[in-house]
Amino acid sequence: MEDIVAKVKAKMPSEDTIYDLAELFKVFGDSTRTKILSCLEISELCVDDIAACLDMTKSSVSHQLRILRQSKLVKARKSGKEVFYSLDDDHVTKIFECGLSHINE
Amino acid sequence: MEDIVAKVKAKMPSEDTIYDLAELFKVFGDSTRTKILSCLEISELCVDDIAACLDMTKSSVSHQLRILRQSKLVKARKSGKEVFYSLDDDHVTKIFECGLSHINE
DNA sequence: TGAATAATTGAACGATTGTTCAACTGTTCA
DNA sequence: TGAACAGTTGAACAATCGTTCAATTATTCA
Repeated sequence: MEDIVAKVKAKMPSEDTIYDLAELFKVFGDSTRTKILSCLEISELCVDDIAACLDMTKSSVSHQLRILRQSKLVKARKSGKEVFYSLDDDHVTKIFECGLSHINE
Repeated sequence: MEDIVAKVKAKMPSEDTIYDLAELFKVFGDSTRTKILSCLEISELCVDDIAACLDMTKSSVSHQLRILRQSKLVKARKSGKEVFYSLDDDHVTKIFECGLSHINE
């Protein structure tokens, strides 16, 4: 008899890798954050403009920007009173495309 | 003055597209489901074996398999008393790779 | 048929999550 | 300096989520 379970367990990625992967996708798994990333794919924007694009409060957007910053998906650039955000990762666009090709089927 | 907000709003993907995208990534955003997908990348497996690979209860795994089925990420094949699951989408591997290339940086 | 096995299901629970609200920090400029 | 503006933060709340448990369905085989 072949022990398929032992074989699969040996081949699986490490617990840590899977955890990190899930944490990353969790960030993409909220439509507010996905909208923010979509905006920033088009242009660098300040917090007020992001909130206007999303029809949401500045506070709510700011909370989500913190999460995106922590995940190193966006970066901030301060200019006077304003903070401009932009994408910090080339993979964002690629990950979006991968997701879209599953949806459009 | 250029109305950057209007410009970005016009270029953004539709509300529906963004919602669907976030819903898909939400499925990947749980490590139990990510583990299940990792197992199935290696081999087709029945529910008991998946549970053994994950050191989790059959019930918990079954609940998550339902979500993966609904998202069309896995498919089920019944054989006697057992139900064998396998990946239902070529994009799973690609999406994993995209995620990993962000993490390994 | 009936015991054993594989899987699914629904309710319940605690834990996590996203938004709101109000307070706060920091910068500009009159 | 001090009013106005941009952004951040923390607490609180409802809503959502994943696991557990017990019950149920469906299949096999003695």
